[in-house]
Amino acid sequence: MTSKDQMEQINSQPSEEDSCGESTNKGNEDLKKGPWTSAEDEILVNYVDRFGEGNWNAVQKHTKLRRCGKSCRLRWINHLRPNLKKGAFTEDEEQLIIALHSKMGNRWAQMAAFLPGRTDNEIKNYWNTRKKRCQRAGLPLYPPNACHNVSEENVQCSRLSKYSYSYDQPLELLQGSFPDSPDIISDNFQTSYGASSYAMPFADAAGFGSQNYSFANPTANCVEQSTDSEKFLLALHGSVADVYPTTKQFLFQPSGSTPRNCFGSLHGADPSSQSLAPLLGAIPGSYALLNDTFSTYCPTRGTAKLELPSDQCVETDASSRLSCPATPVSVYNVQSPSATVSVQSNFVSPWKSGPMLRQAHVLSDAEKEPSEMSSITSTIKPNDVFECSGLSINDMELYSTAVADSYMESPSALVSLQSKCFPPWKSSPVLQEAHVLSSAEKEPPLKSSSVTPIVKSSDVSECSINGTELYSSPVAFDRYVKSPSATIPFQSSCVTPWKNVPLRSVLQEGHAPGNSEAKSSEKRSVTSIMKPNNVICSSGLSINDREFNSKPVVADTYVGSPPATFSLQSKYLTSWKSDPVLVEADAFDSAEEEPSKKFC
DNA sequence: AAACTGCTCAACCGCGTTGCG
DNA sequence: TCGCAACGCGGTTGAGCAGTT
Repeated sequence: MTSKDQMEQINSQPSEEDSCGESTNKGNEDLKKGPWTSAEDEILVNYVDRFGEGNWNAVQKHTKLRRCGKSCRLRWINHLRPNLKKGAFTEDEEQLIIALHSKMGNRWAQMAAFLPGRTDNEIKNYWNTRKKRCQRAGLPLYPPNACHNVSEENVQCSRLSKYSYSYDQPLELLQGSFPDSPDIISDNFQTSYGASSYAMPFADAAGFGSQNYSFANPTANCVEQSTDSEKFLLALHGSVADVYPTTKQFLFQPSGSTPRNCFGSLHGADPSSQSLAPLLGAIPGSYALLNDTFSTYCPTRGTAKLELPSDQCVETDASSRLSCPATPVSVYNVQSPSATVSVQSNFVSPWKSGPMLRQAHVLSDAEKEPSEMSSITSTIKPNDVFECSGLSINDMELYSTAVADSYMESPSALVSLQSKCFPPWKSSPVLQEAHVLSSAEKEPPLKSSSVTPIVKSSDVSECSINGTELYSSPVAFDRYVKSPSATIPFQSSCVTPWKNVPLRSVLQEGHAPGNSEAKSSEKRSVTSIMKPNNVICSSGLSINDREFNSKPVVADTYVGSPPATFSLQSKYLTSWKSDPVLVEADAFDSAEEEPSKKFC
């Protein structure tokens, strides 16, 4: 019997109860509450091994566990699932939590997406403790001069009324931006951007020293910056290297967001390296949190609704524009240095939550109308950062920043970049020029990879290196590949401290659905050159808007020599196959110095 | 040593959301 | 369109532990 069959069998069984919280108590008198025992844990782990996550209410039916589904889910998520990080928060994590909370409010689950291996419950507990401690000590939760702390009532208010903002906060903060988060992505909101900075001298019990958090928003300044990109980069670098020599780079993508490249903490990166600039400018929906410099991109899309974080004010100027970040650009079909190339840009449209790039690809395969396709025609240089702005779609203007991640034949070729947007209601493309922000940097050679993947709806993968080192949330595929020989350009974006170019990986060795070998779990592996602090995000295909879900993955094992390879294994849950599905990642042959610090 | 206090954290609870028939 | 079930999230609770009196 396949796991799918097993699950169907489970599902076919009549449900006798609701979860414990809403339980009608029909026959649930024997459900246990309270702390879990190791025996119960073992039962639950065995159940998940066999049937996979989900169907929590079925646990009780198929095991001797007398726990409600809700309790099982919580136990698994908070304690039993692999790659959970135990122990106290590190200083970095604490700072990140505070920074995230200042931007997101009490959205613990979203914050957890930025902290691999940490649960929302942990973060929530930490924050509540911190809040209590600060209140008792008379210390502000946030930097005193930020002047934007809001009461819990405001937090609630902002949550209840997405249009209820307070305006008594400094403009700098109003112009601060949200980190991209799943909820924010799904929520349409509107804000205005502006490069801003303010001093945030932390002096609280959490160990903050005096620090400056500057909120630079390249998107808002795209025109200005793009006309003088070097100035922008210099300023960026200066703020990092000159002022804060111990800067750490954080680039995040929440796990629950739509599939775009994710980045985690980058330690050991040379702050003065120009490679940072494209990163800072290139990550859609991400924000760069430097130890002392906190840069954000505010991804917005769709009609204007904004769920404010607890202490965030947003200018609600009707003229403010929606901004839409883009993901790194993939370059295809480079014909000549000056020739036109087809670039696929992961724009996120207001009418689709998934990146246009992938949707376009899929739609193209399906021979559907290119209504949601966004293409950029350009001649570009590797690592160039593009500010693609002004894709006005139905009163919503899309902004984006993109980085080319493929080396073009002539690194010195200068380009003009045009975006073509094909909204559903337009028959002709909208052309938009973009700006090249940085000079060329030659991309290291990539190892070729071959793939023959088969992925299926509801497939879930988890990444790990040597079983433990990587932390990621499941990546779900939502679409069958039509034949075993089909190729799914599953992209595992790895941002190394020495490169701002994502590694690319693809699924390999697929099996057709319905295979009798089907079992509940599979493994696939990614072979790539990795170093500690490499951050990987499995940002695979999104075919139906939002099925992909991944967290940044941090590799904390140094591979002996830079060009070495290692096996990145992902637990891959499918219903038709038991053998590992291999994923081979493109690997860089670069031999940069080893990062000096570990992040995880 | 006992009582008290504060803290941490696991677990529960209620509600909102989503998916599906 | 509606109702239901499952899931997910944020708020709350309380047990257990450590430190202090």
